[in-house]
Amino acid sequence: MVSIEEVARAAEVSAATVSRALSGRGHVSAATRRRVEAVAQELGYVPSSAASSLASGRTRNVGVIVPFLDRWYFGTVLGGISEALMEHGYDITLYNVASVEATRQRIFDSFIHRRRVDGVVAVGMELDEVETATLAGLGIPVVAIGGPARGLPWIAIDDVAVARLATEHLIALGHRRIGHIGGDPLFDLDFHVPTRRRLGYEEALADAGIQPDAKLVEPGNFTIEGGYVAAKQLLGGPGRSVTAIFAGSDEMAIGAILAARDLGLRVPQDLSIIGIDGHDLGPFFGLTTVDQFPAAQGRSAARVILADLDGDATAPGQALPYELLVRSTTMAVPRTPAEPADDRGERGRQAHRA
Amino acid sequence: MVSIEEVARAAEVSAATVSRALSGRGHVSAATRRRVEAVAQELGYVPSSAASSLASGRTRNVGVIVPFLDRWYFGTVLGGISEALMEHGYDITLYNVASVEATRQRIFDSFIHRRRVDGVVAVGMELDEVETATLAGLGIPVVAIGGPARGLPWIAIDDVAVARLATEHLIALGHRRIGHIGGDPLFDLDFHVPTRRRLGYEEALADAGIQPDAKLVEPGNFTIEGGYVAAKQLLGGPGRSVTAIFAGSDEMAIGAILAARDLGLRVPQDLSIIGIDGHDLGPFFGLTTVDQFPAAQGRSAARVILADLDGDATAPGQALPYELLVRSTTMAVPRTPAEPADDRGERGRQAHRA
DNA sequence: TTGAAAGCGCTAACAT
DNA sequence: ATGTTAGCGCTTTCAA
Repeated sequence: MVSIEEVARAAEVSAATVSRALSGRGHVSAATRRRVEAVAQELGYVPSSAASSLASGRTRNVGVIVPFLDRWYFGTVLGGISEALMEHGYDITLYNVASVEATRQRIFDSFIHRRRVDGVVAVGMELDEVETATLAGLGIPVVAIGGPARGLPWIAIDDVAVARLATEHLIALGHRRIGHIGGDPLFDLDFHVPTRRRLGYEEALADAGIQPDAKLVEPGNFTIEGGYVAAKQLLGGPGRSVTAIFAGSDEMAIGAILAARDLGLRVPQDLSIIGIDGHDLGPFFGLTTVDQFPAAQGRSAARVILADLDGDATAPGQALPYELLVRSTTMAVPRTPAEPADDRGERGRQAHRA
Repeated sequence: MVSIEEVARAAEVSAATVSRALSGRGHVSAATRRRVEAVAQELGYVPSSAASSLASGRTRNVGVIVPFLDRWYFGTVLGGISEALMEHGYDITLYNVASVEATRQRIFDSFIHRRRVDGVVAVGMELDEVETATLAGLGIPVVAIGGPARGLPWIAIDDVAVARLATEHLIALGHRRIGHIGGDPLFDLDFHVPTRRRLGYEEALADAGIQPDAKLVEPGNFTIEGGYVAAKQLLGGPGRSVTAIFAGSDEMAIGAILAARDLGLRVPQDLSIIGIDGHDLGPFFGLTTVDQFPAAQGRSAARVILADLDGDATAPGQALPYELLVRSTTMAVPRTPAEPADDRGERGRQAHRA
């Protein structure tokens, strides 16, 4: 292994100068810098990160904690984080908080290994008080995606507003019997996201003078399969028939599309469906959705960490943009003499930045 | 930050003893060990990984390189790696070789940062010679998943055999016009996996005396959407009609199912479909598939690294198990007087371990 | 602008 | 079984 000493010798300068020349910290004459760079390159010198970390206290590494690795949203967010971090020369240390409680415990204990990372981002997790305190007590930049998290800087869309927008789109198309597929109230790994989305749905209904009906709400577990089952319930029960469904995620919305097909219902003629996410598969299914730009969320989180590391104080929280994408799973409810649709002007795009 | 010195002082032993007591290396009396552990716990001592790495040369960190983060297979494999590694106290440093060439370059250069990781696993990537040499030259355990990779230890299923098995299942059910959806020959990010699967398909046909027909093979890009488009081509063209489709991945198979439905074909009555993977969504669609246990692949790779780190030499290559899972997207081709099906005994499970 | 020197916190011989 | 003693390879004052 080529050490800094060897480079110093070959370039006829001190190790300190090599360090300065290569890292960009401190002043080095242009000529010296060039010479050092050339020698380093030639010798194939690469600094030892351990030595560098030990001496400087910086690791150029940020930890990322995720609850799932095999779900589209998390993978996509992780990709965004990775991209932005890598651009700035940072590595990412991945912690998958699988389902195992012991692992989770272990990770948070292991994070006490100060100095292992320069910052941490937690994606879409409901952190308990101890965990929050652990992270906050690390003395390094921390940001939660999918927040707001109590006591931690966060980055998130306004889930209530997003759900409201989705529901209002349906209402504007004349729908009044609108079902909702959300999360399983028992399974609460995330930031109450399902609850907040349901809230937005109910608010939109209330604003339109529609009485929320608990029978029109089904849990879908944020999976395609869950959405399928939930939609069948919503569409099958006597007296529950809906003309539109607002699913809390695109994957559940896709499940609903499949369920409608199996039931012989045409989408959107017989049933309008809207989701939330901006899933890859959205265009394929023609799915109307509210895009939350997951990759951008990841990039933003990375930038918050990076900025904080550069001394730019973090805002305690930051609301992210989202955008209604009207495709072909939603349409105006058929006009009937008894019930004229009063507004169909919602077509097109509607961007929000907060 | 609590240092080893402070613990040593409080426990009235030397720093070396603390190190030995806590790491398990070297001999320490049970009494001393207990005392040191208690003190360390009480003081909240956690070793500095940088200092430890610098002194020992071990990082307790393994690098994982993946080409995608938002695809089910890769996320699942990554989860398996993460799980096994974490169990043994190793962290994972994630490198996402997105599409950007510059990033890819950067990652392989950055890996020259010896000592950053104790080992590396590359998942499902076609590595060029320079990259292979870079990894091999790291002087640390390396394993490629999805191999065989030339010049690198690998872990993989026998893609030819898997494809053969899938195709033979169809043949055993009496199908003779069997279409295949594979990869895009131009897009070759992986280990020629698509090519090897196509090979297995062709071998199986040949063995059954069926003449392979290039018109029955379509690229599907390993996505649902690609599978959909490919299936439509396969099913739509005059004179190309098939009674079964073997898709090179479950996602393409799902796309094919959707395409068949849109075409008004019943699966499996009018069209049998089989995939490869063991995808999460398989049970939902009743998809017959050859499970390749992606999470287990990740775990195996991690174990290879771990074993190598423990001094157990790695086998140059290791073939992984797979299993035919017959569900409900495949059935015997309807008997006709002219063409009797001769074997329908393939139902059930068929496990393979290599 | 550059160099000298003092660590960063730990581990691993080598002694005892 | 435990302590002593050198570093691991780099960064960073402090001087010059």
